[in-house]
Amino acid sequence: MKNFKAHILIVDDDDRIRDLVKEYLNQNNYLVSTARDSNDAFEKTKVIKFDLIVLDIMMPGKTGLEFTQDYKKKIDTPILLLTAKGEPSERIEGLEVGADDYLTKPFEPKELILRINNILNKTKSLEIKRVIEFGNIKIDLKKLFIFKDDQRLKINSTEKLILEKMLNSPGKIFKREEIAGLIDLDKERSIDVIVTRLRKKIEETPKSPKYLQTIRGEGYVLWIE
Amino acid sequence: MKNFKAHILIVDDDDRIRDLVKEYLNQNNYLVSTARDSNDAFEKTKVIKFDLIVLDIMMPGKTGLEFTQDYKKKIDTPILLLTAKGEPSERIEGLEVGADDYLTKPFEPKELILRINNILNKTKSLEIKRVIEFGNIKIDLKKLFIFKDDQRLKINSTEKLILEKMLNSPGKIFKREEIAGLIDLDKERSIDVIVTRLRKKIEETPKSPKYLQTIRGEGYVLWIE
DNA sequence: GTATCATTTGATTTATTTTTTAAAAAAATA
DNA sequence: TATTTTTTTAAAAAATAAATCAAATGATAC
Repeated sequence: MKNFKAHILIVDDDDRIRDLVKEYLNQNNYLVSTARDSNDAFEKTKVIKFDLIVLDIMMPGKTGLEFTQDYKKKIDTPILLLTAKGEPSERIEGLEVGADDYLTKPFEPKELILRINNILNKTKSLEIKRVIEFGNIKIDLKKLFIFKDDQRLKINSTEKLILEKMLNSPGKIFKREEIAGLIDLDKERSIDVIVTRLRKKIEETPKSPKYLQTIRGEGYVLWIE
Repeated sequence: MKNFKAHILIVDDDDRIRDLVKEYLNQNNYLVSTARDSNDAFEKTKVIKFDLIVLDIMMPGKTGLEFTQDYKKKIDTPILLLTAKGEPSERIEGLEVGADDYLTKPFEPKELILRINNILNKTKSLEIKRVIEFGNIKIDLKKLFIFKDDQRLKINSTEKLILEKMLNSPGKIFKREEIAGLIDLDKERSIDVIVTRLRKKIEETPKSPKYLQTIRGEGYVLWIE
């Protein structure tokens, strides 16, 4: 619960703003991905289930409004629009196409955080929905299930701790001791056994894992997407 | 639920604005009461449970911010603040003291309605259906019967409370304490026994439950499909 | 006041999870 | 290719949590 981060997608064509916002959100304990336009954003949302999308209205290609309108028809990830002008008409339009909130540029970073927390709190009934999707796997850390194809597999408490940790830092190599510390296991082979068990649940072919891989002599790493 | 109107309290010291907003909200099928200052508002909230309070920040006496801060400590009726200035600092302050949203004056009436709907949609407690069917089970919480195959089984009051709660959030894991708190049971085996009893009623094979499942170390979850 | 139904409780059984073991497989190294 | 090291995995054993049962107690209705 403690160390799960909400995953936010920032979509803006201005590199400077994107990096600034990313940096700031990182500092505030969010996991951040970025996209430079609607197409890019759309590709990313196919792979990852974000908790929130922050979207600039003015973008080359499909605008933020258009993206919102299309996207919201299919998925209801909350969307926060960034509008350049403070005009009511544009704000209204944003809400009408389905955005959950908007923020007028320029804004203070602090206000962005407040808005984001506000949305996340409301839309997830005070809890972040902890659902991660990659490949044909869906992991729901709240409901403690892994959906693979059409199976629903239970996640037990040890598995949850490990997944939580690894999902929070995809691509990071976790040494055995690190995983062991997490769950108070230090018995040599125990970790291996849990990893095997997890692989059976999240991998299509557990013998040659795609996501939860071994780094020989180092530990394990979880690759999503 | 068709003819239920949300009851909104408008708090503003400007008669003109109060009446305008009231008129507009009336047209949009809201039930509206008004108050001219924080004291007045506070008195009214003692008597009526509003669905939403729309509050001007600038008021003689206690300001909207102060009202919000005090009020939110006790009751969590949603509050929408009206700010005269568009300055980020004031907007931030509003959210920090607990307001659910703010709107910068001047605003278009239409935008107010959107904002209000937005808040109400998010906060309104979903009214649960009184008759739920899933699999070959039908649960009638009004008549207090469970129909399984061609049996008609009684639901007692404890069972009703639990079913009501769980049916309202299918897929959510309820911790034992949560269930216990609901019905003031906290004795060691009591929950288990009730769960066993419920399973006998709603499950085809109570020993390997399909709907009312155990999440070891966590609690219970009800899956309906 | 008795009958009926609901709840509590401890003892016991059952089920699930975790750890250990050990052998096989895979990878690295000589 | 042979040897060593590390990882994988199945299966057994141990630990822990939950389910069940039955008897006792309590509550409510008639």
